Amino acid sequence: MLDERKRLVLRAIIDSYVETAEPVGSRTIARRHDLGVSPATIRNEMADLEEIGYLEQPHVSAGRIPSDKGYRFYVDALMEPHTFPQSEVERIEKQLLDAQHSPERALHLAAKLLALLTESVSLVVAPSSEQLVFKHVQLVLLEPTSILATLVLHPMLVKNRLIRTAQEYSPEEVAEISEALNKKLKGITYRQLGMTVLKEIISDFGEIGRVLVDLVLQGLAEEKEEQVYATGASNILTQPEFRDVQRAAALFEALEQKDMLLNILSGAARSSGVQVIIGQENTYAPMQTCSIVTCTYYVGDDVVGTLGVLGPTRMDYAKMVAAVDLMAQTVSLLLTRHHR
Amino acid sequence: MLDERKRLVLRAIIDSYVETAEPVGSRTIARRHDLGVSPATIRNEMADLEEIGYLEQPHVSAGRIPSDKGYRFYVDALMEPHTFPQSEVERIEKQLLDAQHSPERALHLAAKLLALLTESVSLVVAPSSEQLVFKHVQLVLLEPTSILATLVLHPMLVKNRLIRTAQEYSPEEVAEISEALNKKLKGITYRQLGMTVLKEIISDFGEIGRVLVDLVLQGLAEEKEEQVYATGASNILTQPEFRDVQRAAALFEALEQKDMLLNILSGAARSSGVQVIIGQENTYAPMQTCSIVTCTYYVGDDVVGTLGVLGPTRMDYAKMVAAVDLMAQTVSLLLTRHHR
DNA sequence: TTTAGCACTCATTAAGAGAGAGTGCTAACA
DNA sequence: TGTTAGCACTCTCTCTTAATGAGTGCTAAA
Repeated sequence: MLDERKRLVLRAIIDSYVETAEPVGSRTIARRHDLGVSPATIRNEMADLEEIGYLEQPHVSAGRIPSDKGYRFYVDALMEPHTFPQSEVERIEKQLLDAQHSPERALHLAAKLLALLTESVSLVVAPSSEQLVFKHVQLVLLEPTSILATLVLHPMLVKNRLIRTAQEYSPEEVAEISEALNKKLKGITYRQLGMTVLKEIISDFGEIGRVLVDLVLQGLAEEKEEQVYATGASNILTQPEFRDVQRAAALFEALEQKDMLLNILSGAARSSGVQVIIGQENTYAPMQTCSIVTCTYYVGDDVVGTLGVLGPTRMDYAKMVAAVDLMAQTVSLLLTRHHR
Repeated sequence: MLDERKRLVLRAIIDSYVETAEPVGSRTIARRHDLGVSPATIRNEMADLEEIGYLEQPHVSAGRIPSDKGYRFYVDALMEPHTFPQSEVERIEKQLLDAQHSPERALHLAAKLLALLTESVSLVVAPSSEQLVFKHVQLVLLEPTSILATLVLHPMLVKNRLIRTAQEYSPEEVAEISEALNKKLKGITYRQLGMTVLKEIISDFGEIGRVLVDLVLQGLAEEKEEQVYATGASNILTQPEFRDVQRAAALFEALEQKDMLLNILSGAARSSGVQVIIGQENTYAPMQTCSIVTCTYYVGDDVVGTLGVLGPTRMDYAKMVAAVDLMAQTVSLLLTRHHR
């Protein structure tokens, strides 16, 4: 589409703007990247690039800045893959893989490392229990009216809850119910657990059954809140685009809308590999000055979640893509290994 | 100490400054609170209050603003207790008490409600397992080399972890170990679990014992990260004291220093009732433009944690104190009831 | 097709002039 | 003796104006 020189100019402008956050003028380009042409020639190229919609001019006597469309072209066709130094990669893998973290903790740690590595906000969607399979259900009587219920979900969640009952139970009764429940649920996914199965549980297991069903339903509803989280928000405050506190506040508020984040991230999760959502491509207004880079992660061959970073549209896309990819791979490895 | 009129003037200044964030002049006071005296008289009082150190002047031709010392006097001797409308109190209690949340979730929810109620950052220190007592230990063999370990701690935590072993175990072996462990640990606090007990576990229970001890030690180390959290940071960005992003960034960074928060909050937890730390009273520099209001919460008669709010020193102390108190009471009630 | 030259635009900065808020001090008053 | 009116003074804030300079688009020549 674009001839070679236009590509070079566009790349030079984006690289420079990403670094300095200042509109880029023709002289700057000519001086810093020697393309062997004069500023005037570059001006002509810039005018063309603006006409196609890849560049914008904040005002007539300023330099150019990339448009969302410009960034899109950069991401799709222009940027060179970023590689982290081997030592950096090893450091991260070591921190994540060596420690014997529980999966939940490991994800939190991954979010932190990603935020640190990219100096921006990291986003994680943890596996939802909806798509997980019951592996083991266990009820233990602690006291006559106090029961500990433990759910092991495949491939990676353990949940438990203390239940109080009005009725008193004996250890044998509870053990029996526990076993029966196990038979009924084993191998089913959380989502398949339709109303019929729930009703069966209620009718078969009396009070315990009722309480359990309550907990399951309520657990699913609550889960969304915890399922997605953002870390490292303070990083982004140092970016010049947030020198205006209003905008920072708006973004921070948006980051607390978990359901919106979930929508954005699970939308991106439909395709595989690293996804980039640039500025206005995002349908949520408060995010339209930001870009999001995401990637799904796996347990074995199953997609179980998404992680990514969020920053101003003026971000180092190559680095972000590399970081998100690295982290997704590492997390997948970790979870798969954990689950064997 | 202070005569009545000085107290009225100081209170008027603080109330006005808290509301408007603007230095308060003598005319404003005279006009808005009719003390029956002229601005000139108030000016004299203000000069006296400044001399004692309760007020400061940003520059010679501005009004006065309260100093930390002034706020301290206000909190200790001047402010009138704030009461929330009954409907508000009920709404909060309903949300917290009605739902069947797990204790961890309930605390998170309480943090959110507190942040919402006070429109500032809420801080929570969750119970540390260090001070909790082993109530029940349970090992279940899921697969020959995969064991689910569950720890029930009194009064309020349940932890669990999937363990992989190299050696294969039979259900009977595991059940036996589980029971033996139970005997050994029941009634001990996490903290009392000294090296001798740990060594016994390792020698008595072979590989499982080793893995368990590893998990326990590592769990304690990790815990601090999760034990304290801050919610509602975005609220504070709308405050005029953070119009300068630099300061906001510094504070946000501070909020991520979990160990510092833990120090501050557990320092305050030593006294009972609602504690107020004003500005420079805090030894941590990045917090010295902020005040913290905290209160401990209970399970039964045991202090198990602390919660509070953080905002600029220019905060509505009466309201904050009332909110923190309300929330601490409600959380205590909830946890105590949950634990019965 | 490229480039030098030039007129033009517009943000940014600095300096200066008022305006306005608020003070402290003095002297008069109750 | 405490209170108040009057007044000079200080300092921030805002508005205006002018100068600076970065950067452009266009034209014409190479």
